[in-house]
Amino acid sequence: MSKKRVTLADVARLAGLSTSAASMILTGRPDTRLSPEAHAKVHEAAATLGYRPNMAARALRTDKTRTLAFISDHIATTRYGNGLIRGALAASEEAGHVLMMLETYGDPAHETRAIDAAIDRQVDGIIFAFVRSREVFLPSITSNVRMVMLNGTNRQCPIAILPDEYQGGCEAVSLLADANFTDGIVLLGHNAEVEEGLFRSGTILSRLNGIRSEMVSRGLGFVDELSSWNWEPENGYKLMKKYLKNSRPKALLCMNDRLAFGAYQALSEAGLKIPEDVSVVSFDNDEIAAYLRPGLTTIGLPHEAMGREAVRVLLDEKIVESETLVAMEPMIRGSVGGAD
Amino acid sequence: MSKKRVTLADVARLAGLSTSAASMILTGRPDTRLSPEAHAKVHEAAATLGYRPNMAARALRTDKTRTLAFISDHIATTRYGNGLIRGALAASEEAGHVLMMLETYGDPAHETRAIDAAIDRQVDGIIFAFVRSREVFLPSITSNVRMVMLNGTNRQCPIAILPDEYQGGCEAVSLLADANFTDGIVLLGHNAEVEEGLFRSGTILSRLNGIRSEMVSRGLGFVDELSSWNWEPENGYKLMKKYLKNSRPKALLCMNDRLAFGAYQALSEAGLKIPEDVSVVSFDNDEIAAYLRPGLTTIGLPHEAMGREAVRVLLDEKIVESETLVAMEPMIRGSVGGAD
DNA sequence: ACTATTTGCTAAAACGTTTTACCATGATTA
DNA sequence: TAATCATGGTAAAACGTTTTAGCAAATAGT
Repeated sequence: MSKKRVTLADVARLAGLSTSAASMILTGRPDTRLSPEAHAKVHEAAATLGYRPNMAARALRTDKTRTLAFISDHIATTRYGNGLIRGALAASEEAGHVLMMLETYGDPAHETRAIDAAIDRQVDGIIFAFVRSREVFLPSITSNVRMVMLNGTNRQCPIAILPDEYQGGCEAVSLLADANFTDGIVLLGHNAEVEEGLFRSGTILSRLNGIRSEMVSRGLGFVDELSSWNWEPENGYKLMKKYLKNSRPKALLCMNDRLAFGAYQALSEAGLKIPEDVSVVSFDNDEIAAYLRPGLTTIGLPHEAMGREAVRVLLDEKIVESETLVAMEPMIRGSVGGAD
Repeated sequence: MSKKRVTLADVARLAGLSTSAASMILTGRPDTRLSPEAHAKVHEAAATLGYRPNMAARALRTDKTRTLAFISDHIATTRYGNGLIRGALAASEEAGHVLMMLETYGDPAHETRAIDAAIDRQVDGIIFAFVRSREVFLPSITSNVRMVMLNGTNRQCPIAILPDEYQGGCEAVSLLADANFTDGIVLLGHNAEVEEGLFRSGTILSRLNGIRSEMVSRGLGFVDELSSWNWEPENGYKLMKKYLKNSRPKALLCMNDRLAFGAYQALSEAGLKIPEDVSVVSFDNDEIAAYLRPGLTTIGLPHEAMGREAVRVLLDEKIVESETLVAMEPMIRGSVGGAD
């Protein structure tokens, strides 16, 4: 039953050469002086035997496994940042690498275990990925394995990939401005005065800065700003429900899609049509955004591109320090109409 | 800079013993005759040096990597079946294993590449996971690595984990029956006559069989059955929109949550309240189910449990053939009221 | 015609474990 | 007293590669 693995020695024997020769030929070493015939024989032998190199043995010798670790807090086990995995997976496959998934649940004990597990297995590099970009803790790492932070930053690790939230903020405002909205714009999810002094993560701050600076440079202002600490559908629904009792906004700029999702329901219950009565623009490009009717126009987090970028940077040994900002992608759907 | 890895030989040297002794002690071999002092010395040495075994070397010798491959068609890169990963990840961690993710996009070329990549890396087992359970193709595998099919079946692989769709179908009907619905129940997504002879996957057939047999044994019947090949929100919306022009159902049994999602919107636009006017029950426990207002009562696919079960079975070498049916889990939310 | 150089290849060490076989030494038994 | 056995350990082989150093034959240089 148990097929004996075919080894390099088998190939060499069949080809009538030494294992050294076989090794050099199969790994495609450049400056070797083996004859064309030798090459042919070895390749043929390898093909007929169906030879596959034993990566454990190779790893032992070369310290390279063509395996990367993807250590995330909540990425693999929730739907957030699924695109990160998609991108990372695709890019590693293209690079002939394989991804090892480890989840830490944001828990330090799990983090150390995950890191140990990865390093024990001699991974060529580690991607640390986080649901919400932020400055992040990490257990100190003794090994000098390559690392990149995906959607997060950490001073121990000088390579980071982040979404360009500032640019995203600008884009969102531009969308409304270009649709000729000049007033009646409500910001849903943040109020500058109310939240004075409260800490928002760096990435959210960038998003807000982008929004506010673009508003100013377009000569616009919000008619109202509705504050909410949590950006869940529930909050969007309640805030809008209450707000609609006395006001009729023309456009909603929602801090994320989940708030927008809640707002949709409140608007619908108030008999308001999107986009005829109210336009809505938002952030993240959550999966729900496409399901809503009409489709939600939103400035998408470029998760897939970020995932790809992470492995690209990780594999490029020349890069030793860099902070990459990946552009956010406006997803134009049906929720923004034109102002009168 | 580059810290030299601390090796077993270092530990042995510090402990004043041979590597053989150190190895035996650290791997916790049972029937060795090394003294308690030897044990103590080795453990201490290992601790002070921070020794971590080189798994490549160990794998080379023992052919065990404590690594499993999770090869899926679209699981890792979409939000479907995220629970499968969650369960598999948790279970492998508990078992001291690590998961290697590979995605095939349902494409045979990717499948062979993924399988090769996994086997090259000497994984201890492979989980093949699929978004929709079905009989599934696989490139023939020469290696005699352990395999399990997760949410799918294949004759080459006699171990499979599947959701108990039949039982799920029964549960859904029971939910309505127990709420005293006796008539006005509409089935959304399937019509026995219209779809006569059309092929649905085995798992969907089981779901339908469960539904229909429980209906019969409860003495119930559907007042209407609305056929739709694709079960997307769009379809649910359109079907219900049209149906509501002439009819007023009391309860909706939706074939999945996405249909239900569409139906919600149609009901809302028709001014019907859930659950006061219409009760809704559905299948899958998609993430949207919890977001809807009111929360959607649905018979959940037990993805997490299935994922756990997959690694449990994979790691239990005694099991050589088995088909596990994992019970579906009714998620009671607010969408089912009581019949008058 | 002898010494260098190139050509084409191989032997053997090394990577870090696990495991088998064996070796002292002292205690027990016959 | 000699043979046996238990005790506590070690030496060395093996796993399958990669890589360094080197060897013999052929070619080139003087």
